[in-house]
Amino acid sequence: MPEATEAPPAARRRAARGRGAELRGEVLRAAMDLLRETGDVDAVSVRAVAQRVGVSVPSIYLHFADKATLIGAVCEEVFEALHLRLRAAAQGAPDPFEALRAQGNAYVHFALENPEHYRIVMMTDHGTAESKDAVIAGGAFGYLVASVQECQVAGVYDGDPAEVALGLWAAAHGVAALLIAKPFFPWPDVEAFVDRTICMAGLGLAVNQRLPADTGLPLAELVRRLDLLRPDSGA
Amino acid sequence: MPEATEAPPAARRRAARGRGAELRGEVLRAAMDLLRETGDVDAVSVRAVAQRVGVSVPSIYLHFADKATLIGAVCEEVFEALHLRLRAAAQGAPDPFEALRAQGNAYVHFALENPEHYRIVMMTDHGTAESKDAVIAGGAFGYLVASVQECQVAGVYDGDPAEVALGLWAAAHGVAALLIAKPFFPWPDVEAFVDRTICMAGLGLAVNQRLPADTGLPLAELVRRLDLLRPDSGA
DNA sequence: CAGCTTGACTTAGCAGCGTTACGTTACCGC
DNA sequence: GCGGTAACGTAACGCTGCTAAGTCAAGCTG
Repeated sequence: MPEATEAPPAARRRAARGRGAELRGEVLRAAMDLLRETGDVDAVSVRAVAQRVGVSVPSIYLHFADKATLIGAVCEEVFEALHLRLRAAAQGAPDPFEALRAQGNAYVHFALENPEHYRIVMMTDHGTAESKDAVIAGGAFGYLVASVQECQVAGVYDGDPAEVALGLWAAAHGVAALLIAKPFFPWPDVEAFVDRTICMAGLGLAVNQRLPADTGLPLAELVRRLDLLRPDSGA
Repeated sequence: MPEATEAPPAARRRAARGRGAELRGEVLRAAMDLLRETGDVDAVSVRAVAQRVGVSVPSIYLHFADKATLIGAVCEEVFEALHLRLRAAAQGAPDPFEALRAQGNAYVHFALENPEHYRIVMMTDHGTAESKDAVIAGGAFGYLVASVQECQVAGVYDGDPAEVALGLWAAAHGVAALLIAKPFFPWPDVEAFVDRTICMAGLGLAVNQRLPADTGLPLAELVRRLDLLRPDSGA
């Protein structure tokens, strides 16, 4: 079976003199649709994209240096929505800590809704520290650090906000990556599992800063202190 | 440049009548070395493996159904060491909680020492729930659950040990996967970052079970409770 | 020892991939 | 109308995973 959906040659007329860049948009759109439909980067071949647009293969290379650049552009497009999702999630939260929690959940759910895009951007090492990494670092991660700082003024955290943000990021990425890469694993209820892991990270980082730093406590003393948190101990 | 290291045809003599399976071992070894040297699955082509062994390409398929099976066998071989690493790490710990911490660190460091193998096994979705997933589920993860149970009798955790184990796994995988996929990110000191994240998860799960479950506390009350953990509050 | 079976392996090739050198077409200003 | 050039197509290279069909020799059998 050569093609899943046999696209007709899609009678395309040559673009006008200055409008050569219009093809770029069509190619980008076709690649986006193809990635969405197949959910597999390998299925988005340059030939498949070209056929869907109704153009010859080399024409793709007039607007994208190589396939990686094309896929990168597709993912950048999708990941721009992440920043908005995080901001919206934080908006409706009653306090900075709950805002952080909501952001973590939003992050993971975004990943689960765009699994292949998330895998391409976050679960592969595309050569040097470039475009897609910069999007993460400059956009979503920067916003995450800012949210941590708001928690600091509320007294939840102290120290370097970036370090706290990295811990939260690791936890959120861990759940997302596992759920995406191992869909056949007998996961518990996803929504609950995700939220529990996010809370684990948020609370764990706060606790970590309130206990003697590097060397561990004796086990009995640790458990005694933790039991101070129990509802009955607090009331 | 066709080859990085031009392997000579490696004068190989046809195996004797019943010894056909010897080639399997040689192919496996060659694929292992090649993956180690290049650190890239795509560089381990069937042709490259065949040339290194000194055999024709189709001979590979006499012992491995396809390339994925070959790579899978290579990774299984490597991942068998993980179970030993975890057991050894837990051995030297003073108490079950520190054992869990040591195991988490060992897990991540194993991943960082075998980045491409870890990526293949843990960061890709190889079709159905099969071989490599089974190794994880039956081996290392089962052992992790057992370690959590030892922490339960010590009073650190309660509830379903598998759920606690999943949280720890997610955190460990998160650090490992991020460090592997984004090596150019400005990470802090890796050793410290890893241990901090492991502790975050271990403590966070314990705290999560000691606070009112699903709905969050008011922020002020949460911070008040957490501050009970401070060294001065305990002494 | 001859002959045949059968396991071990090779030769040749398919279909598809990303990528590129080069040729062609058609628009637009002059 | 005409030429320059932007926009695109043709053809091909080298690579990939994979396979049908053929060759070769070891070892059992008569």
